[in-house]
This record gives sequence, C-alpha cells and structure tokens, in this order.
Amino acid sequence: MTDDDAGPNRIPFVPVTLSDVAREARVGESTASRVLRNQGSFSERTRSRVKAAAERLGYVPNRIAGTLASTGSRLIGIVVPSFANIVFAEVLRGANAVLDDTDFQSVIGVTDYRQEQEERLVSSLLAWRPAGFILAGLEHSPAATTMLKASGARIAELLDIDGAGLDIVVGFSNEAAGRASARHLVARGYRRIGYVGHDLDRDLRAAKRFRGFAQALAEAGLSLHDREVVGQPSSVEAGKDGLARLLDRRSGLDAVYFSNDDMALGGYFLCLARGLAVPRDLALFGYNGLDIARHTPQPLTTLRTPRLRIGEIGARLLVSGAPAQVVDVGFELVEGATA
Amino acid sequence: MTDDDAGPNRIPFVPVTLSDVAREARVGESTASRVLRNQGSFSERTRSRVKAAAERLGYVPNRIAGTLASTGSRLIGIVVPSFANIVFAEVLRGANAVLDDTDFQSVIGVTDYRQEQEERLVSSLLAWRPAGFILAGLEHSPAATTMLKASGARIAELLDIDGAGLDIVVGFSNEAAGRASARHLVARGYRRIGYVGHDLDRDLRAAKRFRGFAQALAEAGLSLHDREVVGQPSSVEAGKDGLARLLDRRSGLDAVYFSNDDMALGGYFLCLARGLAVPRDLALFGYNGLDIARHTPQPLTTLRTPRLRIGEIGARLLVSGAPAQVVDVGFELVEGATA
DNA sequence: TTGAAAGCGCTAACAC
DNA sequence: GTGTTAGCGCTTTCAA
Repeated sequence: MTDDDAGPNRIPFVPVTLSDVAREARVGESTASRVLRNQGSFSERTRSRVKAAAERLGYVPNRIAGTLASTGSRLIGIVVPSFANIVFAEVLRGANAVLDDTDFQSVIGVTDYRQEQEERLVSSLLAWRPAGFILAGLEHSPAATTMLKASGARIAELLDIDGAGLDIVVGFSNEAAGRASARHLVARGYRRIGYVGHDLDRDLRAAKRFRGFAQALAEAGLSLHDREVVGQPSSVEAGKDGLARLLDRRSGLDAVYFSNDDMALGGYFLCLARGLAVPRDLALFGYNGLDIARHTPQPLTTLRTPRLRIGEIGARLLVSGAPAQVVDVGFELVEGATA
Repeated sequence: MTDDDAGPNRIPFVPVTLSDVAREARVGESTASRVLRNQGSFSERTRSRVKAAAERLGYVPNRIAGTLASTGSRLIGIVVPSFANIVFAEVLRGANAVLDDTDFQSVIGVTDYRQEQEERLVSSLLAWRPAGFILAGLEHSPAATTMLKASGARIAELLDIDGAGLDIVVGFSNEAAGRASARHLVARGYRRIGYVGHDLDRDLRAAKRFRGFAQALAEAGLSLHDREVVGQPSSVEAGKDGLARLLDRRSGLDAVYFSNDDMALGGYFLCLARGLAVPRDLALFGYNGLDIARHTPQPLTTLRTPRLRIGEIGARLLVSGAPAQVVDVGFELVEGATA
C-alpha cells in the first residue's frame, strides 16, 4: 500500500533547491530567500539575477522546509461530514475562494458523519501543524475537542450556532430554522402536520431543526401528527419512501416537514407519481434551498441558508486572525408553491 | 490577510517534540523515533517506555519535519474542477476512502473549470512535494503538464481516456458515451434529435460526448436537428431554459440529448410544467446517472458512470506504485422512462 | 538494541 | 544590501 518504486522508466527526480538558485545567481542563500519571498531588502540588480536564476532552473520553493524553518504553517485543515451533500460542497467552495487569495492551502478530510472519524482526521491533520481548522458544527468528541484546544490552531466551526463554540463560529440557529418552518405551516392553516426525516443520530443539525420544529408546534398548541424517520443518510429515495410509508400508515395529514430538500424532493416526486395535488392534498416543506428545488414544476417551499457565505466568512476570520466570535448569518424562508 | 495575533487570550502554544518524548522516556531521539514509527528494532521494555512517554506528553509527530527529513512525502495533491458537481464529489469520496486506509493525506484544490487556475494550483501544490497528483481529465495547460512531468510525482488523470495520459489514467471514453447515447435514440426510432448543452469550452469532456453523439448520428445517416448551447456551467435552470428556447424556436423535435443529468432534469421539469408527455411528445436523454434522476416520476434515461470506483482505482494505483496504465471502467446505459 | 551526529531545505538573526 | 550561521523536528546512517 505504499509507494516504493515510482513506476517504470522513471528518471530519479532531482529537485532544485534554494542553494542551487543562490549559486546560479551568485548570491547567498538568504539573499535568494529574501528575493523570492519579496521580503527584507535587496538591490534591483540582485532581484533580477535571482529571479532569472530561479526561472532558469525551474525552482519550486519547498514549503515543507519553509514551514519547518519559520514558525507557523500556512495550512488550514478542513473536516467535513461529506462531499455528496451539496451544503458542505458549497461551504468548501466559499472557504476555498477565500483561501485561494491567500497563500494558505487546505488539507481536507471527510468524516462520513462519524465522530470517531472526525477524531482520527483531526489527529492526523494536526501532524501537519495547521494554522487553522474548519469544522462542521459544534459537536465533536471529547478527544477531538481536547486535541483542537491543545493544538494552538485557530478553529472555525460552521453551520450551527446552537451551542458553545471553541473559537470562531459562523452559521445560524438550526433550532430557529425548525421553529420558523413550523410557524410558517401553522400560519398557513395546516394542522395535521407530519415529519419525514433521516438519520438524526448522525446529522445533529437536522435533529436540532426537528427539535425546534416540534417546539414551535407545541407553542401553537399542536403536536406532530406522525413522523417517519429513516435510518439512513438523506436522499431523494429516502424521502420518497419515507413519505410513502407515512401516507400509507396515517391518513388526514395536510402537511409534511422534511429534514431537508433532498428528502422533500423525494416526497414531491411521490406526490406527482401518486397524483396528489400539492399543496392542496398535501403541503411540503423542505430545508436548504437547493438549486434544483427551485426549478421543479412547483418550486419547493423551503429555508435557504447562505452556505457559500458561511464558508467565506469562516475562512476569512480564520486567516485574518480575527478574535473569537459568533457570527449569525441567519436564513431565509423561501415561499415556493408547495406550502 | 495573514495571522499574526492568534486571537485573544491565547496561551502561547508550546508543542511537544520528539526530543521531549525521548528525554521523558530516557532514551535517545532515534530510538524514540524508531519505536514511534514501529521500524527498526528495540526492546519491548523500551517500546513501552517510549509509548508511555508519548502518551503522557500528548505527543503528535510533526509530519512537516518528518517529511523533510525522510525523502518522500505522504501527500496527494488533488485538483478538481468543482465541488458543486456531484461527479467530482464522488470521485473524491472514492479517492479519500482509499487514502484513509493509508497514511497519505490529500491536499485539495478547485479549479472552477479554468485551466489557468489548474496551473496555479499545480504549482502551489508542488511546493508541498506531493508524492502524487489526482487530476480530472487529460487536458492541462502546457505549463502545468511540464511542471507535473518535472515534479517526479505520480499522476492519476481521471474520468476520461480519450487522449494521451501522463501516467495513470482511469475513466471511460466520453466519445463512446456520446455515441452510445445517439445509437440508443436512433434504435428507439427517434429521428429529429436536438441537443441542449452547457459551456463546452470549459467542460471538455462534455464536448467530447457531444462530438461522439454527432458522429454516431452521422453514421446513422442523421444529423442534429438543432442545438442550444448555453454559455454557463450546467444546472437545472440552464437545462430548463435551454430546452425552452429550443422548443420555442424549432418544431418537430422528437428527442433531446442533454449534456448531463442536471440539464436533463431541467428539461424534464419544463416538460412537466408545459404538459408535454414524455417520451411521447419528446424523449429526453441525459448523462451521469444522478441519484435524483432515478426517482423522478419517470426515471431519466441516461448513462451511468462508476465515479466512485474511478476515484478508488485511481487513488489505489497511485499509492501502490503501480505502473503507468490506462484503465477503462466503462459506463452503463440506464433505460429509464424518458427515452 | 541503542545513541550520536549529520543532514533534509529553508528562514531568521546577526554581523558585516 | 548581503552573507554567515544556527536552527526548525525529524529520519537516517553508522558506530558502539
């Protein structure tokens, strides 16, 4: 599983080092270093000679050595639950857009929603002495939390503000999101409301939304009519199957809240397939504001979250050395045609 | 834009080094190193003392230093066009699944489908002296190609085999994919076939599929009835709008080939909204085999590609030091209900 | 089986 | 403005 032979017919690779450049330019190493990093002072003549030498030799600075020699690294460790979920993809995109303009580089790990995997990743990323970490959510294993605190790295926890953060926190209240969704349905006159959700043990933010949702129903004197929680990650299929089971079991539902838009789209497709009129026969409410859900024949009523901005803000605060803080970016209720 | 002050109230971070561990265990540094890497020989007694000392001190090995001291790094540079596109997300997931079982770590960059950006990324990733690179497709800028070749790193180019690769190539023929799609439509009796595509200048693989598609039509004595190419990245909306324009402009179309499933879903939603019967009034054919497209009221007819496997195979060949080779994983025509 | 010592390629004082 | 000199924290000979 490790690479010993670098494949066939490979010329042994001899890298160009700073001292090669310095020799070629007939200056000292430190002078070459200063020119190449554009720091400290040097004459124009020296500058051009060093630059030319570096160019001629095809010099690529070795960041490993550079990082070791200086103090701080320019790596940001990013740990997300999944790539398949567009939400994290967009957060990443936002973060990357910011990091691209700096000389930070991101090292990424995927947890697959497993805390133990998050812990493993944090510990192995730590070995690279990252200057910062970007994580999803506020819940981490005790060991991960300890390591993070001890690491001296800045930490940005994104997408959730319901709880205590370690350092920088950028997101919105998932509980409030759930409450807002419930209030909307109640205001629209729906009374027999169901829930179709996924894997709440793993997706803690979905669990918080559900909690907020149920709470707001209770405040309105209602209770959940019924719910169907599938034990898998969210998907269109899971939403479709979940709603099917709910409908087959329980009659009289007038609205369903889904754990997210993927699930809700599955529900919507089921309604189309079964000839249920939406929202007359059944109202549907999602969460996320997925692109695709805006272009179905009836746009989905949902909550849109500024994921790209969350990634951007998180990364920017992280690399700019901003003080610890909580940034609530809020969310927006999107009135579609399904609720 | 750089981090000087590490935030408020921060205890200056003093990392534990190998020499701390060695001192604590009362052994030499090299002995401690051997134990911790489980390499070379040492007594059981030494082993337990070093392990205990490391544990007690909370030692995290510094990979930066380790990499510098040894020769090869354990980093894999991954460069993908986009996260938003589920295809790359899944390739990444596959690659990561493999890398997780090794002690390689991935450093990721996103090009946004721009070759200049790919070039920038390759050059900045090179500074980390990665042992390998994973790239999308076979087309890179000349400068990027030169740098990659000169780097001595192994290279895996994924998702396309229509062309010359640098080292390891894992994917399928996009042209063949286009041809297979055309043949299917022709075999089904469709004759007035249109195309709705996106941004072919940037998405070179979509361009190859289109080429194969047109070619197979020609072989069948047909030619493209009309086409609409939007100058944006693919999206549901672009597919919807593109098809709308095509239909408004040209009558008599009996089938449309889309540049991918996102676009095709947009087209499908347009048909639903306009009350066009699919496939009777208009047949639709996509590309990708997206999950969601299997759960619409009528599953989309499309081509499924084994993206996860591509990522896995690419990563595995890369880290195992396999010889340069081309792996064709093929694709599968999925007969849905839309064509 | 163990330790001392010499780097890996670079940056950061500090002289000059 | 420029060069010399120590390291950064580790791995790797090489003796012991």
